[in-house]
Amino acid sequence: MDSKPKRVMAKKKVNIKDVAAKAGVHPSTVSRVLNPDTASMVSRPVAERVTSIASEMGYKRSPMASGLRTGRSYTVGVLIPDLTNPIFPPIVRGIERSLGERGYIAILADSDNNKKDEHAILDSMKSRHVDGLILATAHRKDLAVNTCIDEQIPLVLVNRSIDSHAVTEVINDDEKGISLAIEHLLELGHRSIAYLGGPPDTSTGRDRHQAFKKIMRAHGLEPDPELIVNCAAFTEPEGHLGFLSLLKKHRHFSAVVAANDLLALGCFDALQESELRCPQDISVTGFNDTPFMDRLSPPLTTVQIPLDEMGAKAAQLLLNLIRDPQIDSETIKLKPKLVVRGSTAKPRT
Amino acid sequence: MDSKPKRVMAKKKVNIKDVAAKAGVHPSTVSRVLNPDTASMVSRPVAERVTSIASEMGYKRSPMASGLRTGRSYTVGVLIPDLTNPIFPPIVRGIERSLGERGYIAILADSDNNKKDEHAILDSMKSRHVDGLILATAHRKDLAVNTCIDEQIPLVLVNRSIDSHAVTEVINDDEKGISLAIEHLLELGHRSIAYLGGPPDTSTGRDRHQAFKKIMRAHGLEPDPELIVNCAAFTEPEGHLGFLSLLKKHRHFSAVVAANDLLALGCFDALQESELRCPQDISVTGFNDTPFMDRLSPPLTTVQIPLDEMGAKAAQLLLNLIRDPQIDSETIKLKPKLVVRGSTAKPRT
DNA sequence: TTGTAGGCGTTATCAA
DNA sequence: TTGATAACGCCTACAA
Repeated sequence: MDSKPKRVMAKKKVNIKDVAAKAGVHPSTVSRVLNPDTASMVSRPVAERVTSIASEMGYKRSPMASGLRTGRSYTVGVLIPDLTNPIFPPIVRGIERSLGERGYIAILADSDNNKKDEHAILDSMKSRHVDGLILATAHRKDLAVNTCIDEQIPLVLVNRSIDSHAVTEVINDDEKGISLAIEHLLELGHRSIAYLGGPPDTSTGRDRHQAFKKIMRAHGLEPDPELIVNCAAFTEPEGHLGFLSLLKKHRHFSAVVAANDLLALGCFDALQESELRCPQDISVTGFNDTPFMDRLSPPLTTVQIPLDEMGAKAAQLLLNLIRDPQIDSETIKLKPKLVVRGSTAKPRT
Repeated sequence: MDSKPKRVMAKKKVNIKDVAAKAGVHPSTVSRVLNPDTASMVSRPVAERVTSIASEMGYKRSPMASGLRTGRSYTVGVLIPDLTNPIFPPIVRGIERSLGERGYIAILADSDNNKKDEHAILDSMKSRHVDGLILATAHRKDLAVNTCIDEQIPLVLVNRSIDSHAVTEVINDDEKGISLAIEHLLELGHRSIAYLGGPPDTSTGRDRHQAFKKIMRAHGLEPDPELIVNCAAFTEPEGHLGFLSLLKKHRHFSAVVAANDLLALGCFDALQESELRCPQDISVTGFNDTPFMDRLSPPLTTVQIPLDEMGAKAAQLLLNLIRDPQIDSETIKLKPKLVVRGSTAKPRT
């Protein structure tokens, strides 16, 4: 009469009380046993019995309940500007692997490059009590990032940094990357090298641009402003437009350093349209080495970035930060390398 | 004296009690106002006042607390076999967009094609009280899926189905896709067409294989078992091996239908190695139309699948299922279309 | 070393 | 229509 009929065998969720009852101890004891930080407080035999009974009963701690009590969720928010941009899947993968190893899980969202959505998403994540945040969306001056700093929520930036560097960041060594590209072209004999950059309000846009000028000068070549174009976005159409505007200036350059692979693709489009051949007429280098760049026609010479590692490292730093929020912020720069393929060759004599 | 000094202005989280106090009502009233299902129970003027005060104070309901009470988390688990496989980012994006519109959020995990990890991840998601699950990892007979069914957790499968079709599934119409590829090749004049398939323990592997045989017969061509090879995985190396094994049989086929784009890429590798040209010597078709397939050399003729839509639809069905678990399961098949590019041409005469 | 009691923020249920 | 109360499952001072 007091056993309600269930449709299926409804394995009732076992909670901490059930375990305590079966083990003949108080729920708080069970709690202590199962919590690594407090496990030492309880005697060896009791601890062992509780542990074995708990696993035997299939007990799982309820993160919601414990989170409500402790303010922790063992959950991390990951915000990406656009998951279909091929640099992000490897980063996300690295993040997840690293997080999973320590019992954390990722809430993933895609801001679609939209600042308004971004705030809404961050609010939603915060209201879910994420223990920390990994953002790949940062601009050089970024309100959302500053808000998180004010709120003292553990935070790590990947791929892009902010000007103040007031946060932990895991980024690429862009100066090194650009120098690899330029030096490769110089070795091939190029002297008139154009630069197709990204949006100046992102660190990757700005840093690569600065690096281009700096490295050129270091090699005794004064960069010609007419041979530098910064695109409004890191996309193929923008690269296309940017390259056309370079061409329009009627300059005789023999090579282009593009600030990412998609911009380089845009160059390919524009070259074809202009009946120029790559690499015979103009050499092109990319940046990132996203998937399939080795299969283009011609295969793209590009700067390879350890994306997986970038994600993994970011997750790791975030977990440290969650453990100890007092840790100083640092900017980690990963080393890129050059992958030489078919889109670069000696210039026409 | 009773105001503790805080390092920074610590915007104390405002909770339902604060709102109630300021509005001069009981917390339950606030709860009712803010909950769409119960909002009708409260009088218009009170509701309006509460609403405005709540938003003015920046009140956000705590999903953890409300989840603890209601058993809901407004969170959905999404399990993907490998995020770096280019078909998944668009699917995930579709899922997230659809989820976000209804206040849900996705916990994403990557099983890395590993059944053991998969179980651990699912446990972790369940312990976080996800309200439902979207799985892209299903095999035709899938223990993990069956477990979820037993546990009566709302569940939707994407991209792949299970043999019993006992669950809601959003998949591609593979028979249609394969028929588009075959008919295109037939129109070009091919008669001897090989098939390079995927693992038979996945629905996509099996269905496309069956479809190949069926459609060939429907056109009066008995499929030659020697011209059919099923690969162990949907990967480029497997496609490479598979194609070589087709070649080894010394059959004179003029075209290959590959069961996905990565297998088709493997064909390209093997063709090059064998000094055969595509499409002059052998035409190749792919499946999925993942990014950059239009930029290969030659650009790949392939079957295009609405991946975004697949994800969005799955999320939508899952939310319906969460709302009403009694809804019957259904299998939704999305219509693919053929994208003709440079990897297919008339056979040599 | 273990038990007790109170509360994290909400909402379901019952009473008014 | 609104208010009071208890409970969701867990953790943590504090007491024993």
